[in-house]
Amino acid sequence: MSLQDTNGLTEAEFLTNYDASKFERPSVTVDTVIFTITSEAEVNKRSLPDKELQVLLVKRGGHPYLGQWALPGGFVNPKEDIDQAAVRELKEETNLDCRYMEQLYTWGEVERDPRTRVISISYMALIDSTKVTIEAGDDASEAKWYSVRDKVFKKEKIVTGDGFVQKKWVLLELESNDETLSAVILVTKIVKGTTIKYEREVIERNGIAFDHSRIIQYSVERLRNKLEYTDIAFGLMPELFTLSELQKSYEVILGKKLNKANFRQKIEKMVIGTNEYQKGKAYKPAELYRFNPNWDEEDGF
Amino acid sequence: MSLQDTNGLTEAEFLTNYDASKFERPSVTVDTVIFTITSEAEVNKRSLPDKELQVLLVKRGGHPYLGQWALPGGFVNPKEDIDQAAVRELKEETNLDCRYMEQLYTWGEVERDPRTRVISISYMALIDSTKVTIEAGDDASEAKWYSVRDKVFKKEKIVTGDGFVQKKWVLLELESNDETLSAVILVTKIVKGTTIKYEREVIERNGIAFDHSRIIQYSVERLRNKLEYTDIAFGLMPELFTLSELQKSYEVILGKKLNKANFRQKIEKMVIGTNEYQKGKAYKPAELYRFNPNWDEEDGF
DNA sequence: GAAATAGTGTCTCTCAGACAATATGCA
DNA sequence: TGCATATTGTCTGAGAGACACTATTTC
Repeated sequence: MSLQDTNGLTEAEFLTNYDASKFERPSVTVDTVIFTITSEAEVNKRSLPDKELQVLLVKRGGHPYLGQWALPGGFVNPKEDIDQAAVRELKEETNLDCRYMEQLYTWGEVERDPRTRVISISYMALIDSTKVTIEAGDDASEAKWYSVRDKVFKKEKIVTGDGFVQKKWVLLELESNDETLSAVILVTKIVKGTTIKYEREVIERNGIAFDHSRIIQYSVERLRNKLEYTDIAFGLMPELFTLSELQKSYEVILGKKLNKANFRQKIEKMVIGTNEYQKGKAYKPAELYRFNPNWDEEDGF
Repeated sequence: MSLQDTNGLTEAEFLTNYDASKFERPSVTVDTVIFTITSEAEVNKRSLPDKELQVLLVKRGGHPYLGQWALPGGFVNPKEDIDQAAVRELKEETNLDCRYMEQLYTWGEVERDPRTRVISISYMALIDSTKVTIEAGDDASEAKWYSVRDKVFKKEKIVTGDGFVQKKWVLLELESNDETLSAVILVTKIVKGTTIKYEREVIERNGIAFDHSRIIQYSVERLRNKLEYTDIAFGLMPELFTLSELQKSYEVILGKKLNKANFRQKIEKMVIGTNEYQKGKAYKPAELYRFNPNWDEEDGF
């Protein structure tokens, strides 16, 4: 690896010249995992197009990890709230307003950035799937959508005297037209007496910069969990959609097939029928629905 | 208000002399909401003592908010992980190891600290209730446990064209032997189309420094939610406990009575009987239980 | 009619919540 | 014996999941 940046420095040279000692305070960045769900181009009129969960990444134009792909993000401005910073970055990268945004987690290990101490506040944002054809904004050197696959390929549970250690290896694969990135993330749960601890570390990295692969993996888990008990999915849907489209979106995020009748029962109160119907399909046209904004989460607020 | 600090400055003087301009990066602190559940002193042998949820606060020895009470916390060291910083602060303040610790949320509004820009990463820690008689560590000028009461006293829901705005006013009361602190926190949920947003602001403050009252209130909500689907409660229990004690702990956190039979059904698999029994009570002695560390959260990990 | 998807009815199993009944140790 | 708590049994209704069935459109 001897890629050079615009100053002609290699990564090693860059790092030895980087002076972090003049700073007492850590740097703080905001990094956003931007999800959308795309429909593949319509193959024909006789079958439903497949859907995919996608995440937006930007190519790094400087050291470190030059040429690799990272989450869009940047430093928090002294005069802006961290939420504002996340919204601003999103705007700069995608030129879109998002439908849902939520703070995820703050990552603060000393060595997670090779330049200097960087604490990163991560956000998850969801974008309406019908609007993502729009080009990325002007800020990013290069931005691209990657399809997300997240698969547990090994599990382990070791029972100790007063508890257990559970490990889970996750293969994260991100795929675009011409490139596949990947990472292996080890998630560990340690139970000792009544003490519980979680860890999440990147143990293999292939084209994904920094520790961003574990942030994406964490985000996918959060999205899955929230799918089950909130209306978060509608942040990914266009205004009008069929129930089959909604179900496909659920399936693609959860990574499993769902039963049609049960699914419809479950989301019945969250949607409103419009009495309008699909057109131009070679099968029974489906009714178009919209989100019911008066749906009350049963958590009681 | 013209309290003076050790330099003889009032709050106003202190603030006008405070030079924040020399710093480009925000300060980063870690603040921890430390909970425990205490038993009141035993009143008699014929009835169960009441339990209370308590939070540890420290008295501020300098400006701003001189003399008011704040969450224990401090600046993140350049050479330590943020999790380590939280553990270190906890140790310095309480001299105790905690049984459970979890990152809560990161608060980053520009004006939340009058001195300068401070981003605060909040944690929640749970302490074994039988060990809290121990004095606070040497770091804190003064530390004290406060009983927590958290009550929604007003609700409002306004339906708009394409959604609604829901507001909830929470009175947070913190009570020690000789003092009662309080705050009113306004929690807002804005649903507009498919866009959902939450806000949480302090609209009245009485003895609680900074925005720490909303952090405590947020923490109480998180604790309540997690109580329902995790084993988090055991972080507050001693090693051996009766099922009634456990139930009382749940009740005091949730703020409502639970049905005994149903409660036992629910937590059946999370505990192990020891075949040992309480002594010295004027009623049927209860069996002592311990946490079952092999209980599998049904989330499948 | 065949293919493909839309949409519905119903059964079972589990779990949360309500209620009731019995057991036990000590003043 | 009576009080206060411990402990167990059972009923009901809601919801998740499995399965099977009918309906509608175009080719």
